[in-house]
Amino acid sequence: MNPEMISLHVKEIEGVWCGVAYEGEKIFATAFAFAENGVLRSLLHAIPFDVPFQQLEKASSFAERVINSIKAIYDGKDVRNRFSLATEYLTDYAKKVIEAVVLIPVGYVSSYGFIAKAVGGSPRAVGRVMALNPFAPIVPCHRVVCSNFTLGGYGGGLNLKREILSRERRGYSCEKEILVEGGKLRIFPVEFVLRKLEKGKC
DNA sequence: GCCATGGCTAGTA
DNA sequence: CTACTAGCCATGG
Repeated sequence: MNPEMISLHVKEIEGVWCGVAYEGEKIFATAFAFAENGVLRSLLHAIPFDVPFQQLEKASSFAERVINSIKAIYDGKDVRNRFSLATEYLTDYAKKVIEAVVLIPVGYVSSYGFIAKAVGGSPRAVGRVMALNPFAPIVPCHRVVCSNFTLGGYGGGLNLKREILSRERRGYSCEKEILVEGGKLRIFPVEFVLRKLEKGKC
């Protein structure tokens, strides 16, 4: 069932631009970046072409809650708000990857390759799905990095990826396995990534 | 240890 | 079908 009209809400909170495309209580896309343009571009890219959209002066309370959650995620908080996401526009493979990625908890990361091992496909295919993820950072693609614990890519810019990950530090030290649909996914303390970044700086 | 290169890979537009 | 990738691994300097 296609939406009648998608509304956009974009707002800056403490230097971070957060945005949501929604209808009623359903999210069609979320985005965030250090610039307003980037947010709008991501949102517009994600919504279906044949649906009209509008940018309202006054956002719904639902949109406000989503925006606040995005900012909370940026701040490294463990946000468990379960919003309804319009995943019906994704391919079956993208759905599988995204279902696995949402299970990576705060304080941990996994890699493109390990996700491919868990759900099938190849590391590059997982990277492709992450690049097209319409629901950043609610679907925490920032927790997916390269197998050697370098950052990999990020649509909102690598600075943004670095910033969130540094806020998600929880002091864990051991890798773990979590169960996802299709298999077991190896996850690693975000410290592995942060340590490598600091070494490069000195 | 780091960086560059090439082969391999599978999903997307 | 083709031409892309937010990758990975082995190798060599």
